[in-house]
Amino acid sequence: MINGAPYLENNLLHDSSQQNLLDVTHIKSSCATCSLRELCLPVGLNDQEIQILGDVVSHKRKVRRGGYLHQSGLKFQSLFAIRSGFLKTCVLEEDGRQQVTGFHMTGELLGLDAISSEIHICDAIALEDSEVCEIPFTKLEEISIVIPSLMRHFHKIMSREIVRDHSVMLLLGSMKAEERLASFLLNLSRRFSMRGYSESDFNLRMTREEIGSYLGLKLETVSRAFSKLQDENIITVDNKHIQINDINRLKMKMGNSSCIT
Amino acid sequence: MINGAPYLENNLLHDSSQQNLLDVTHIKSSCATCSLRELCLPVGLNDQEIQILGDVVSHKRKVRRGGYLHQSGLKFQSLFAIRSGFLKTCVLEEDGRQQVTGFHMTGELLGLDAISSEIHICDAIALEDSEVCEIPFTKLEEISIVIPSLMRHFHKIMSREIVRDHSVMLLLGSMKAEERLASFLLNLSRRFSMRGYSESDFNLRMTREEIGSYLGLKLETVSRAFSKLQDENIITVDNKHIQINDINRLKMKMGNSSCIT
DNA sequence: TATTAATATTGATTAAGATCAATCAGAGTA
DNA sequence: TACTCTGATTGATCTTAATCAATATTAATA
Repeated sequence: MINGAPYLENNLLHDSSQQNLLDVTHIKSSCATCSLRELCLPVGLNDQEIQILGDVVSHKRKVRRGGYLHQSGLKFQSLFAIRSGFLKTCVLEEDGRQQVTGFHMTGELLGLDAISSEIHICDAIALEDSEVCEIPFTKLEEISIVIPSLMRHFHKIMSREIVRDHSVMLLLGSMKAEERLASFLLNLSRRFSMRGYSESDFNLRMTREEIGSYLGLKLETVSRAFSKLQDENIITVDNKHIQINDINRLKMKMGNSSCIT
Repeated sequence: MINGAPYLENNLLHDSSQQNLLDVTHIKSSCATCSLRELCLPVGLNDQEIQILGDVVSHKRKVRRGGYLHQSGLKFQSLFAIRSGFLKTCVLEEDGRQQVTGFHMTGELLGLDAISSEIHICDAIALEDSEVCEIPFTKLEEISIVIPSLMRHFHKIMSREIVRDHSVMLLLGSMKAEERLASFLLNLSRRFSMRGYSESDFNLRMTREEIGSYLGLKLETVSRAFSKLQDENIITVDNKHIQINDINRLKMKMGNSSCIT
């Protein structure tokens, strides 16, 4: 599944959804300590390998809504795999404003950016009560020597993150407000859908300001873009509750810009 | 060096310069087949390890100005370490226009984004005659099992790429035209300087249009921003030849935005 | 060298989004 | 219930950069 075509899908947005295609059929044993099923890592491992990995990711952590999973400046030791919930990552600027660099949901992996400096350079904040598995990075590297398929998979996850970032760069560099919001909604839609939720009816976890920060727009512009899409009957907006009435027209709103359907 | 502070340096831009801090003092033997010195990978390896790595990266390739190092859609097999020259990476949109995702110089590593899908999703085009070492990725993964420090270093390189992409996202999402150009110039300046060239006097390899594509601006806007900086005596522009007259004022132009001087 | 094509600069105008400001809605609290 | 606070919407105005257009300059090639 990882090798498939989705890299050019309609997600111009920072989307960690691909990374967690948790081909459960390959997971033959369950892990008692921490359910690995939801996570992105155990793809294609055998029983014994799952056991080894399970020993590493056994430590669970809960983060309340509004709480920090990690903060900028702190020493990096672990990646975090999201078991449930919804988080944002953001960098805080000197003046106090924050720039959102991503929204993350179940199965996705956080902390990849901290590997290089071994210091967290962004904050990860829960937008709803969330639960994560802590994965000590040194241990992950150690066992990936023993389990080459895990190493390979991890490399693909990192690479996919780069691909996603490039598509966000493209979005920020070349799309108009309405196109950005359309991309954003379609991206969320697909990620919810992949997790078994409705692709056309969902609740946003973030504010207009956070969306704006992520999309390089002011909150008023985000609000106006929502209203515009609603006026055209493409979506229905009720505060944070979004219904997509015509997904094809929403896709057309994205324009050509490197988005295949 | 990789663990140091540069992750918050004044480079808001896609900058692969950090990844190649080629701590030459650690390289005790020279490699006959392909000079590893210029590359990003051999940091901190011993003689024997360098030998192993040398066997993998032995294949050299030249790309003429305007030629492709790789093209979107082709099967991914190797990373490319730049030995000399200057390249851009870009994605081609349906309508024919291209979006530049990065500029790359000696010592930097290309192809990380293709690992995930095993297909190249961007073009890499030489902006001047260039020479690269081809690094078969499967082999790199194999020897990184044998040389854990190489694996660790590779992970840091990938992570750094993610960090850089995030800072470009920040630039595109929150900076004005002049600030973007200032960041761009300072970034180039630093990367040239690290390679032993002047930090205040250099020639651009790319056109205004390519700069604009990278910075999310139209070429006219880039040109005006150059003229503005020149009018203020901060830089001197003679077509592609740039002189930085007052690097501090140029840094101030970037504004606060998450740039620590 | 002459000719052509590509690239760069500059000006005038338009359009998109930021900013400023007022109002409204909902959640939580006293 | 009233009150406060945060978040959302909408309008009016201003700023920035895109667009359109005219040269100018440089590079490429016959």
